[in-house]
Amino acid sequence: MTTTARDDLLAAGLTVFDRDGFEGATVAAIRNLARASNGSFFHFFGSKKELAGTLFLEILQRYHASVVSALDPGAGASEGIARLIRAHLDWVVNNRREARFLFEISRAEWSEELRDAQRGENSRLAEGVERWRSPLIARGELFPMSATVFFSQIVGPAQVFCRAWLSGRDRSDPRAQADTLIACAIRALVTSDRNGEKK
Amino acid sequence: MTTTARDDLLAAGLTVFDRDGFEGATVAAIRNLARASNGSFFHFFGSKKELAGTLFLEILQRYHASVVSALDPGAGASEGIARLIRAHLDWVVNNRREARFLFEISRAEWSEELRDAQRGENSRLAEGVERWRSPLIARGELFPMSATVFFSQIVGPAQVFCRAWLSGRDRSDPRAQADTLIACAIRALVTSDRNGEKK
DNA sequence: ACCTCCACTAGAGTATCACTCTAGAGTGTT
DNA sequence: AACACTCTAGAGTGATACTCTAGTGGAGGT
Repeated sequence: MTTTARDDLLAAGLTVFDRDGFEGATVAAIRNLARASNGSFFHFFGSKKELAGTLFLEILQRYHASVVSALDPGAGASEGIARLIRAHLDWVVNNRREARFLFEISRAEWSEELRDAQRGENSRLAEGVERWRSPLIARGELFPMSATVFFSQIVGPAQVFCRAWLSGRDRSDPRAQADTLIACAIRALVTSDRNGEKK
Repeated sequence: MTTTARDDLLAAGLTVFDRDGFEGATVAAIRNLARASNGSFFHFFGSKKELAGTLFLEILQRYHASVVSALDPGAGASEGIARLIRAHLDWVVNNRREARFLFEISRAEWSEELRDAQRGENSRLAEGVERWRSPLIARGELFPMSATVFFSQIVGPAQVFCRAWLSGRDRSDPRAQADTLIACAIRALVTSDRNGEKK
């Protein structure tokens, strides 16, 4: 459990990226904060980008784990949707720096292998969600649609909404709107036969 | 209508940013593509960031204009929602490079005055949408909610969904899912009394 | 005890690039 | 002609991501 130089560099990277942005962050600043030499930095990470990529994947995993763990397999349609949305909002609020890094950084210019890894992570998450979702579609409680579209309905609005908070433009806690967001998502995704089944 | 050096630089910037990302783009590459000297570049734009910022605002305006113009003031609730979503998807597909620049670039580290300008643009858009929306809330056709949440419901899912396409990860036309996205948004936002009023 | 490896550290050196500076060309105004 | 102003030119500069060479220390074998 002793923190290695590698871990120190990752932690320092998160701090400096959060403070100065990816562009503004210098590897010197990260090195200094982690008390590591230049040689060490480039021994562990081939480039500044690679450190950012590693950090990204690590944070993505934690985020996904947190979302999936919120999903009780026995939960009904409305209940599950509420849990997913709350898990997302909670994670963002409780991990502000990490969320900023995940959602506000430009993924456009990243390496191919990182994209692959990201895709892998995404499908692992999708799999977890599908295990809960597909029986509910079969039972007719949820409207049928592709997993991508389903997930976009859950996360999309919350994400747009969190951006204002993450960027510091809006101070009010995003969770204040949780009920509205959940109500919308339930109407959008749950068949109305059983509407309001759990209030 | 003769293209000035300034316009050439902006156009070249878009091309190079799209090809190499913001980080990877060099001002030399932009200068060369625009056939402008170093002096010209820094005469018009104080920095690479400033060029990107100007480009961002210009594109944001065009995007907003395109969305607002799709909104017929007389349109009913469901009709208006469908138009908004289609306008968004159409614009993204027809302006791929611009959309990539708008939605995939990191806005996190931009100047304060640019953020202000962006906020201004956003509220101009919100105003346009509100003009159409508030009567519909008054008439009880739309659920009441803040403008931010409302817009997050329209744009959020589509945006998450378009990312896969913009990043080249998914080749299928995002508009293929337009009907599903619209159906979800209508269920989420339109009161069910008049559900399906316009098919 | 001694050797051998190898993961890791160290920091001087280099190439690239955003940006600055000074000079001047073109154009319009008085 | 003289001046003012916008724009062009490109050499120069400082910062910085990354490279290179030379270690150091500790674990494992003999």
